[in-house]
Amino acid sequence: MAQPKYHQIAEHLRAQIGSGALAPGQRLPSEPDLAAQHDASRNTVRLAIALLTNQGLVESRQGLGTFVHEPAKPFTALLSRVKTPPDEQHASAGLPVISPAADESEMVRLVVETGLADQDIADKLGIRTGDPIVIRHSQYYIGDVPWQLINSYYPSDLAGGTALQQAGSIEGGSIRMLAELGHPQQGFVDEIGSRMPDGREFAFFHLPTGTPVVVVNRTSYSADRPIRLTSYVYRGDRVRLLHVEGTIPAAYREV
Amino acid sequence: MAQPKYHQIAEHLRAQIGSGALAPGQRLPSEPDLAAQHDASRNTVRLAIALLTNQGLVESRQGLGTFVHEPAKPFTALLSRVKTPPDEQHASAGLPVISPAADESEMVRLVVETGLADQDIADKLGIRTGDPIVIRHSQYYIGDVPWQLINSYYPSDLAGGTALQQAGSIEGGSIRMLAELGHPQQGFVDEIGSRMPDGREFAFFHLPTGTPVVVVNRTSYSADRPIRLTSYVYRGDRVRLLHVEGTIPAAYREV
DNA sequence: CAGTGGTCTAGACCACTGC
DNA sequence: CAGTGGTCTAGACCACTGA
Repeated sequence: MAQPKYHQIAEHLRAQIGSGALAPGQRLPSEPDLAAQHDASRNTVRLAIALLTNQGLVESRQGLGTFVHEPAKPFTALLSRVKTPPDEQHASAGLPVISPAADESEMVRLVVETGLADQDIADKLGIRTGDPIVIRHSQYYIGDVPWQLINSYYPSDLAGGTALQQAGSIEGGSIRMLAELGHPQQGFVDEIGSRMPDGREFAFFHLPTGTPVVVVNRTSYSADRPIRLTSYVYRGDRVRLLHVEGTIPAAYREV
Repeated sequence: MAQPKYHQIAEHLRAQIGSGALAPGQRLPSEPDLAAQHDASRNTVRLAIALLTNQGLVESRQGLGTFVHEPAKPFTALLSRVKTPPDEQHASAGLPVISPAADESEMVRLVVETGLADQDIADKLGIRTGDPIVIRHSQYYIGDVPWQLINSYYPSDLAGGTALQQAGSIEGGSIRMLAELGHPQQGFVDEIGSRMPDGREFAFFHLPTGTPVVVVNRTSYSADRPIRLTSYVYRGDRVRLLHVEGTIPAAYREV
């Protein structure tokens, strides 16, 4: 046997999906049917389906069947601020969404707490491990689609005792609030990565197994020190981050 | 039974990994041992391990055992060119690597072919679906670590008959070559996303299951048209993309 | 060689869905 | 209700590793 049987079954199904014989949204043959077709046990068929599931190709729903995954149309978010002046940005809404037709994202939950910086956060905020910080967690939807999780970390000596430590959204955004506190943002550094979701992310995004998340860690600086660390978390298959540099011919802008 | 047994077993192992009772690199108890401990069948234990594997927490090796995944130390690559003037960039080496200690990446394989643009490529290159294009695939290592896959697409009316259509690396980089051909780059747009790897990526990166890839699609423009589309593919757990904007206090640069 | 994970079977019962 | 996937068992044999 050159390839294990469950790989062969997966390959057979993958081919049908690729060729369009099984279109997005369509139901696969049932597990007993596939077992009969390939002269295999049902468990072997399930192994094959697990392969496809973990590649994000299909999705099973109990009582209904296994379906070819419908590719999500991603939203595009901007890393740079060149196209959206800070004043026009929605308060605390995270990276500006430019397409499709930027419906404003809506915050549905906000948790504020205080804690101690772990090493990673301390390094980025330029404080010591164990120093107190203010943490703001929030969740955003676009319409009824879960859009992003935002976790912001502030050094307590900046945010302690201010509105940042109160639950409730910040009028005009936390960057403006920090500016009013005497710490205007002069620049930021984004660190972009990808990983598999943890349990909290899995639940919030209703993730099918086999879908990674994209994380943008943005460290904001005033003229002399870091003032905020914000982590934006997105579904990998629903976000495209855009970064523009130099001059783009007019005909190709806003693609 | 509140939770399925294999979730409970996975949870038990996850807790031990999180608490450090099972340190990175350490071997888990064998499947028969775990089965006995939890009064479960070996298949149920394997389901639990599959959960952890798909989250990138553990990795199994036949004949040896199942091991807690050692977190890879990611390389950091720059999206912007502010820190590295084009002249200092290594030819065709992709996004500049700035840490750890930028060893130059090394190209080991290059395939050049011609093909027809599919809709996505045609849209981005501003040509029509089915128009001829020149495609250059290459693979890069840093030391003996697989680092990136690069796929570049050029409209044939720009690249046809030039050195870009020959196998062999381009002295000074393809952007310089395009400039000499009368199409100097004036700007570019990066579109960054993440997904699960395909078979080719899986093999090249020696990916454990449960590791996504990060894709940067960079469309380069001259003053009046797109001149190149390049897709950079990285292991999600080995890359951090850096994007800098505004002014960063001197003490925090090059972190 | 003994011990590990990899593949596979043939069943069983449960939980959920739509009719 | 019948049909779907979800969970679980108790075995079997194979392929690989290190001693």
